[in-house]
Amino acid sequence: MTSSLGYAILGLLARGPLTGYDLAQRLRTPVGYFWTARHSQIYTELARLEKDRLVRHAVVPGPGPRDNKRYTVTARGRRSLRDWVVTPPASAPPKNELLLRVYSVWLADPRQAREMLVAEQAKHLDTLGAFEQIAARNADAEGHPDEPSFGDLATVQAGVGYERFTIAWLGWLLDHLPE
Amino acid sequence: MTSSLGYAILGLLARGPLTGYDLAQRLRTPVGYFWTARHSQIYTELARLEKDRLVRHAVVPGPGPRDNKRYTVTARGRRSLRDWVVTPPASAPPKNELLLRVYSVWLADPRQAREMLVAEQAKHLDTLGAFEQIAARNADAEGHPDEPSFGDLATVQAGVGYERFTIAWLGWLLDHLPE
DNA sequence: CGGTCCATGTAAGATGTTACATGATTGG
DNA sequence: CCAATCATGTAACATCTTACATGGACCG
Repeated sequence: MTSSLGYAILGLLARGPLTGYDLAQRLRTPVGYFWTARHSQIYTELARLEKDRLVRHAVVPGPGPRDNKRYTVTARGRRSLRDWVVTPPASAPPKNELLLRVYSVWLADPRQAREMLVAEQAKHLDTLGAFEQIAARNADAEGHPDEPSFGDLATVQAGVGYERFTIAWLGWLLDHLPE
Repeated sequence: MTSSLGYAILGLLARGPLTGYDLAQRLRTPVGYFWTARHSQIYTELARLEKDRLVRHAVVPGPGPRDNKRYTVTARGRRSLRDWVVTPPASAPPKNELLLRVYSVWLADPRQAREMLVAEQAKHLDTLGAFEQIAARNADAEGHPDEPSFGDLATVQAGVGYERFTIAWLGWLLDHLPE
């Protein structure tokens, strides 16, 4: 019954207790590189997870006007996550706006198309640089597949590979467009 | 105001007239590799596009019980698509269930994790084979960036690259998990 | 004293999925 | 004769985004 977002939250809480606000930040970086959600969705999902007894919270006084809710995974939640991790992922419907544009690039003005694709390549080069730095910082997790940082390293390795392939593909495309 | 799905439909109709049913098929294959939609969404989107005068339909008697609606792009629709193709894509929130699982793979049973990842790699190897065949069939579009088949070739090249990178990354992962 | 960060929530709307509804033709 | 294909549409539901709402602490 738990949604993917629910497992994203459980995956973060399995590494340590967090508030809804903390979760929202991590669902921008670093989990945001492969799964995102807004705070509005996170708070409602936390309520659902708590109803199912997969997480629980303790109220701690915070600096702001309202108390913080510090969430932790329950044993049940950890078991549920552990089981889900090894289930085959449902192939989600791919959505790629860049590919959708390239599918119709044949009828575009080549000069404008090149401009857009060059800008896109620059963005991916930036992201690649950022990912490579993160990968370097996490390199020592390589021999420890039973520690949380291995999850960080493995996913950022995917990011590095993805950016490299995208940059190369955009290079191929630019080589084949006139001007 | 037009949605990405709207441009997916325009991109298909720019290659020739199609019915809603035809569109639904192509939004499974080949456009389905980077953008999908169900027929229920397509019919409502076609109505919206027609209201905005980006497409128009002619009723032709079909083999089934109800008449077919043969849709074509209007000049306005073609212009709209042409402009959209070269606009920078809004970076969509990434959603990758496999990466979400790998982020928590450190707490899974390594044997079960390996099993899932090997199965995943096999799926991607299959897809790669299929993409490579399509790429070979479309190879002659390489020198014709102003023809529709160039869009087919460019997008399938992206598919080939993506599958190769994913297979390599899964190989790296399997090399680092015990057993 | 104005903006950003911390911190949690609700509500309205857009988007997308699943299910319901109909019915003729073709191939095994 | 049964299943799949052709062919179009509506309705209910789930999911996700954007906007609304509140308010203290801290920095410049």
